Amino acid sequence: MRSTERDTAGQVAEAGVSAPPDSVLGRVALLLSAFDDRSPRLGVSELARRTGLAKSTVHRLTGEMEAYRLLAREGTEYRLGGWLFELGELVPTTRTLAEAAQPIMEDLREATQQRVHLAVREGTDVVYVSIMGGTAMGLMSRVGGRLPAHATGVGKVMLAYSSRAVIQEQVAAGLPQLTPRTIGTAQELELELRRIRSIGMSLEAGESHEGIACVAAPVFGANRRIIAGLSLTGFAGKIDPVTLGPAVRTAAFMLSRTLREQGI
Amino acid sequence: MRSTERDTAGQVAEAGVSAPPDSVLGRVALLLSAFDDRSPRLGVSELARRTGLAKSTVHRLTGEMEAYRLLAREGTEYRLGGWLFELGELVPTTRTLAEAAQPIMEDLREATQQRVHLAVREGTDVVYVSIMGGTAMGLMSRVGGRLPAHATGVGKVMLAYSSRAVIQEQVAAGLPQLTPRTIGTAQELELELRRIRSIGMSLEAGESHEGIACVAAPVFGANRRIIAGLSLTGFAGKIDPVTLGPAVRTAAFMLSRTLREQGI
DNA sequence: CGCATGCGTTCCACTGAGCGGGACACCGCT
DNA sequence: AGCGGTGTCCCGCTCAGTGGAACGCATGCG
Repeated sequence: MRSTERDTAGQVAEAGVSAPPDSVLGRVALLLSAFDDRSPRLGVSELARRTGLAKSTVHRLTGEMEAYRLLAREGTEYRLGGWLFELGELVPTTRTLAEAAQPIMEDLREATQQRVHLAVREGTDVVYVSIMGGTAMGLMSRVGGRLPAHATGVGKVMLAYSSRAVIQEQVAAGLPQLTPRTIGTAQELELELRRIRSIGMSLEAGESHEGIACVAAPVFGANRRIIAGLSLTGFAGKIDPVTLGPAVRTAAFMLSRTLREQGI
Repeated sequence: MRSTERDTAGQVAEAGVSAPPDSVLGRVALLLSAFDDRSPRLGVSELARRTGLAKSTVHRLTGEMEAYRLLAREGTEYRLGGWLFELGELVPTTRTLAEAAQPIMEDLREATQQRVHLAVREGTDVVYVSIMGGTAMGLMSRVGGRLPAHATGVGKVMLAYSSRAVIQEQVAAGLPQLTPRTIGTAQELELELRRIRSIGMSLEAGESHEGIACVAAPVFGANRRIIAGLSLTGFAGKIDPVTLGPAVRTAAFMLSRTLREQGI
């Protein structure tokens, strides 16, 4: 699964200038996005290679970034710095959402013995905000990881309760195929979203990763607008919508109510 | 407690240039550090006021930062952006540490019915990496929050097993008094650390916040070096070291072994 | 109703921050 | 010794970036 997760470099490339980002901020962003799951520690030369920046530029920038704890040195290499973790925890909604969801997710995991996912939408991707249920079932989703919304259970259920503009944006992004079963056309998506609205949850089987299935339900905020998606995920054989569906839906309702009470 | 937590603005100010940070990165850092717990959303003028930058500069920078999802717009205000959360989850050790600790912390909370803290050291502060046990007992520690190491249970226990250089650095930072009971002199600290080493855990009562007590134990990594601190925290009357001490120590040992097995 | 005060936005001329080519010292290999 | 790799440093050219000032638009107050 890891291999199909979008890395942030791709995100940044999408976000704007790609080849030579002619601004300091662009270069800094490029440097930050050079780090990922598989390469958490990088040297100056490697960073220069990945970003296309001059080695001297990288050297100076990394030095300055270290001063602000955006990066940290370990020997002669750099890793992402502690300030990023602290800032990440200050990002509104994600933190409060994860906190409010924690007990509910624990109960849901306990009751179903499946992996529980909480995700929000960021543009055309979903971002996992909290995950419960060990890494026993292999690499897989990661907190902070991204996946195209139309290819995941949580993503589809969030799209189903989103505005038309959001769905059009999703279609415009091209509906990339993660597996042969990924939804590929606007018509298919439209149909699927209608089906989801009619049953109040979304099902997914092998649309994001071969052999993995998922049941997801929508989480609403104070204003009745969709905020997040809650899902149970596991190997295709283990996920039975008939038994698990009501469980996720109940948990999602409970979370929605909690959020409403807290004014989130 | 919130009021005594060091905000990141202070951190940045410490880190280097304070008045006019004559570099783009400095200005960006200044903008990011303008956001905190209490003011998660800020407008251009307010940002200009807090940072001392020209309004036009803030306007342009925030626009660019939005493009990289370092900030996000909500109406006419800005909040910290989703990319920061994603980057924060990529910071090495914190994420892996929190993941490995999750089940152990859950059990510890269940067994003791107290708030469980996992923290690492960053410079002379501790940073909370994971917290379990609702917000029922009022505002308090926050994931991603910082506190001077010498004033907290987790901090003291980490110092007790750190190198002499680290302790000297701590003393050099001035041992700020959070409460009348906070350790204030190098001698006191030296004595306390020796006591901690002799019993394998640290106790704290009202040294960081009035009326709050805490029992903490050290967490070691693969190389037998101190990595984190694990603690139980609650109202002074509720924390009995005799019964809770063995629990935290056991949990900390278990976590250390888990980390060792995973090569962290 | 004007007037005042706040907001976000835009324009633009000056200038020094920041870029990167290139040179350097230092490894560990062969 | 020679080589290919690393991290570090210097320095002259240039344009990205700065901030003062002016703008249009909401508020709210007298």
